[in-house]
Amino acid sequence: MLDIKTIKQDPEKFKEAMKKRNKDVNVDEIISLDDKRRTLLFETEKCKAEQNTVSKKIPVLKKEGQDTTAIFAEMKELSDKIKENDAAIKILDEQIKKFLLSVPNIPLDIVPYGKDSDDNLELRKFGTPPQFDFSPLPHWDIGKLLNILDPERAAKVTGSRFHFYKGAGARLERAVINFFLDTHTKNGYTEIFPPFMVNRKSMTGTGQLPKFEEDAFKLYNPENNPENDYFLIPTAEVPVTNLHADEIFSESELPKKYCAYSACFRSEAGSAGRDQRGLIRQHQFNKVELVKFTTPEQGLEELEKLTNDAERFLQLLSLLERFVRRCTGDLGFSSAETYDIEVWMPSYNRYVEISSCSCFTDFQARRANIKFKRDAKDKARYVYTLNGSGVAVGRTVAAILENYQNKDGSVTIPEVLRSAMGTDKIEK
RNA sequence: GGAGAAGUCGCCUAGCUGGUCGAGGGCGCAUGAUUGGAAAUCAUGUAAACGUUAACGCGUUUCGAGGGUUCGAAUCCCUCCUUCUCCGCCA
Repeated sequence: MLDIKTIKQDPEKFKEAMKKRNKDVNVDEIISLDDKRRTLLFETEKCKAEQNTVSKKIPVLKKEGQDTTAIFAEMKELSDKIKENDAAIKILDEQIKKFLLSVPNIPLDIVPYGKDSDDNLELRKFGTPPQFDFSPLPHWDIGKLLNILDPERAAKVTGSRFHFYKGAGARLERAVINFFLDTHTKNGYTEIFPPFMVNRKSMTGTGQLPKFEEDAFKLYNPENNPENDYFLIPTAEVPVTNLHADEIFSESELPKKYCAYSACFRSEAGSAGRDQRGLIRQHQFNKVELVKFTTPEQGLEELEKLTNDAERFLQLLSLLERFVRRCTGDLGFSSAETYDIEVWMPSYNRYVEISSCSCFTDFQARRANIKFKRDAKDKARYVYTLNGSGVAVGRTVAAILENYQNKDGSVTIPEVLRSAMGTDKIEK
């Protein structure tokens, strides 16, 4: 959420930023709503001040035995006016809040202008493409051949875009999760195992709601009223960022660094027909997420570090990767700046996103009300929140299967995973 | 799921026969005094948001959340949320 003040201060700059995102926003309307609200609020506060002053005098007057009938009649009128105004202000508040919650974050100046992911800026590459003296198979064929992935039975049991992992496949998924978490905790991230369901407030806090409700899986919560339905988390970012909602850090606690494994659930609304086979686009997938809370000064440097912490895995797994900066048109709703790490997928003959690392500036912090103080006397300021995948597990497994496949149909296990796998090869 | 109790300023707690209560006390924290330094002691201060002001300050709101009664609500009424205790069920 943006501060209405920053919008009002320089509406043209705000309009420009929205244009870069290909968003059309009615700025004049929101400014006029806010002006109305301010006028009414000022007037009502004066009324309340009077009400308070008179109310304080009443017990004194009563003690003196004076007649208060006339005053009560007068105050009744004032009270009615206050109630009326309060109701009007509430409606304006709701309209303004609804508007602000639907406005995306302002991209940082460093973010290049672009329409969509084709305009993302490649910053660097690592590794060399694997050389095959045979025609490599896509990972879903490898999974079938080795009997380690079973989407057909998952379709029977649940539906499309779900998978059973079996045997060495299941073990590989688990080994990758542990490898990621172990590495992050060694690098100073505190491990979190979060709830996989969250409430509406949390989904709003990180920016998934109110605009993208159709992307989430919603659950009826029988113990609550209908207003408080649960949502399956689309990423651990949601519970872990909201872990500190409505809290105030002291500056010495920052940056605060967390890593969390979770299953992630996405409806993939609007991507019918895309990446239908394999592990790339599932309704349920595993991910290890990194989340940081920082001061505004630390934000950008911590994003670099976070990205390095994610990127390291691709190097440890000797996978070919590409590092890009997302353009304005491809930037997520809450993000001010995003790096994507992409891994080479031989079957697709292109790079596939395996991690997305973003700085949200104070956008999420405003929504979730997360602040810090520089010292005991300082006023509370909003933190910056950052997060990034460290990294997507299913896509890592897919990349390993494809990049490490052998002519005989077996898959070599990357060095760093061998002890966890108890083998150096998956064979038929 | 059944029965009961409770949610107050970072923490603990007073207030709950409606009015000088945005709220007393203790702990914690900050500043100062004392000390060679510390502990202890003493003094002063101690939330957030919004508005207003050059600033000191002043105003409004917030006693789990929302609504109601009233001239006026932490205090009365209703709904919801959360926590605790006992019983039942359960990985």
